[in-house]
Amino acid sequence: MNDVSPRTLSDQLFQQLQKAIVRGEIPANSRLSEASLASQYGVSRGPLREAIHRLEGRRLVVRTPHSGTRVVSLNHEELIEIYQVREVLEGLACRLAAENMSAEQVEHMYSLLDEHSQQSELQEGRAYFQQEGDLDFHYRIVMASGNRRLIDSLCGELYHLLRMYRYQASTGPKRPEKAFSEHRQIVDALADKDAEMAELLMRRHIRTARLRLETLHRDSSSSKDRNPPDKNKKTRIEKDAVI
Amino acid sequence: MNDVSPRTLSDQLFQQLQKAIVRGEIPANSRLSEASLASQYGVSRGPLREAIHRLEGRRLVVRTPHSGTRVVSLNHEELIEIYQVREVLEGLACRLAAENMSAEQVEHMYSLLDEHSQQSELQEGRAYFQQEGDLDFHYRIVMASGNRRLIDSLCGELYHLLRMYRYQASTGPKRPEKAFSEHRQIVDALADKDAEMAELLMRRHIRTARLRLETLHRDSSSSKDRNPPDKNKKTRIEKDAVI
DNA sequence: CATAAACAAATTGTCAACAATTTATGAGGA
DNA sequence: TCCTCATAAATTGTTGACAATTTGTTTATG
Repeated sequence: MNDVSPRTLSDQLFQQLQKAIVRGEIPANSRLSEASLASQYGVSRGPLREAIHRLEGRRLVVRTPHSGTRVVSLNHEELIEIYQVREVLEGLACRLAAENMSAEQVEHMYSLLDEHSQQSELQEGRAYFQQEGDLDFHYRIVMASGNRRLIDSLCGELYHLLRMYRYQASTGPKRPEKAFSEHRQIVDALADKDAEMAELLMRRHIRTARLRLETLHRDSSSSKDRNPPDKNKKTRIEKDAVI
Repeated sequence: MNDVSPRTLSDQLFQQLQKAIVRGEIPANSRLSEASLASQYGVSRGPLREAIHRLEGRRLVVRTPHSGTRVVSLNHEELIEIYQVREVLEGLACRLAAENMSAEQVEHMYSLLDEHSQQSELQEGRAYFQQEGDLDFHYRIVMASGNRRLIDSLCGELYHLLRMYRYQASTGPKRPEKAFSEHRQIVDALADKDAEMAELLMRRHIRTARLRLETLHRDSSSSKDRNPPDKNKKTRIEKDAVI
């Protein structure tokens, strides 16, 4: 039914590159060489450049004229800005999900919670799978909103950035447990079809993560006064910089 | 200081086309012919196609493989989805603006209100300039938010769509007056630096417009039962369809 | 007359060569 | 040793030609 493979090379390349970037297979801030990518995918530079420009429109890559294009990479301020936007967008998604979700879908969310809690018990303190689970949780709610624009914005643009920086949000004492209970509250609101409450809880859930990021950044940048004025380059958060 | 003209043809074309689309100089749903555009701008098809792909990433145009690309055009459901997103994004923008705006900026908003009220008195009932003023009002608040991602999303993507369909929101008895008083309330909240109130008022302001669109659509589609099943083509809202 | 197949025209997609710019390299001098 | 300038290499930007696909027209056929 659905065309699984687009008819043009440009579209295929866009799809593959987007997937690779969102999944983190192409790391943040890495450079995209047109020549090597073209030979790697067995195409000429024409359609490859078209795909890159489309990615640029999606803000997954940043291009510098005559110099090259790199996978987008965020400094602290940009990360905070994204969290601000994400707070209201996912709040909306959660409200719409509460209105639209079927009983089966809600039941599925509960079983998802159970899975995550088991994983959490098994690998105490180890955050990786739990973070994947966290993304899964948010992902499903966004998809259930039924708003295509919302889905595209969050899943095709913002989430890859969060995946890059996912390490940070769940640091701190007992944060995983708290986040988990917040998830449960949210699903309860979904089950009650309490749209306002669902939006409120999701916003608070994400706002908490943002505030944690902000304090974390303040502490690390005030205590140790590293980062000497590095010419024009802004300080960029390194992947897996914290734990 | 700022590079006013990008160094590559591709970037220049993207900028010009985006401006033309956002301003409505290239009407919605119109087809972009590569050959004619290329000769019009005096460039080859290469960089033009790159610009078009970037516009596609921005969702200002829709491309159909081997067929062509058209300026994006929305049906009712898509318009509603945009209003849902816009409600929360502008709510956020208004909250941030309340936190960040200087006294001078707030004063400027008040003088903007005065201008609009005078125009409103002069051309009673005539909506065009007032709608421009409405866009101007929202535009300034978004810019004052200081969140670049928010600014890009709203000003570079959503607003052009609203401009296309701006006729609709202000129909109805005494709607302009009500909208104007809502604007004043919002500016008052900005002056008080009451961020929560500012967000609340802006969200309600936009939600009102959305609900009006929905009832308007329900009425027009239920009373007259036109639009017979037109094969695969969804019903698209024509520009200036209503008044 | 309507419909369908076959052909022709126009448009988009892809490629490889060439031009322009940036980045790397190295020689020369203070 | 460090800096500057000139040169070479590598990379990106642009173009025109060619291939593939869609669209429009004509013609044959029921």
